[in-house]
Amino acid sequence: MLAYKDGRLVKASLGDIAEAAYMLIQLVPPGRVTTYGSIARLLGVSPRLIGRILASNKRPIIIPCHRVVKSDGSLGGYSMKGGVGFKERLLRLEGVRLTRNKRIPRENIIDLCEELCGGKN
DNA sequence: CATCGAACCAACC
DNA sequence: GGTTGGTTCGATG
Repeated sequence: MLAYKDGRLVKASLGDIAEAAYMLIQLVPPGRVTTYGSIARLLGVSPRLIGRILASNKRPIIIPCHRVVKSDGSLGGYSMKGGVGFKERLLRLEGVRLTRNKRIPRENIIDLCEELCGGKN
């Protein structure tokens, strides 16, 4: 269980953070992607940690980790067999348009905060 | 808009 | 205690 104090994450296990991150990733709609930093901010951890978690993700395929990219729109990385190439393919199948420099337009990138609070609520 | 470099946080060796 | 990693931000071409 995640323990927060004054909006600050004080105590948590890697697995717990991972599950929270997975949940957030799962609620990202197709055709849209989110960033490591967005998840990191919501969970109160460092973006690097999110990358580390997704890299060691316990539940591949079940978790659309391919919908998570870097804040500048680049794909970042992918731990699965296909690597970033596979990731790029999946994104394109979902309708995400990449620039010639393998970058995703800002319009396709959403913050999880927007998804959680912006749409409705 | 694309590319380079320096900073950050945590895990790993 | 030092290095690396699925990052980020700011500055320059």
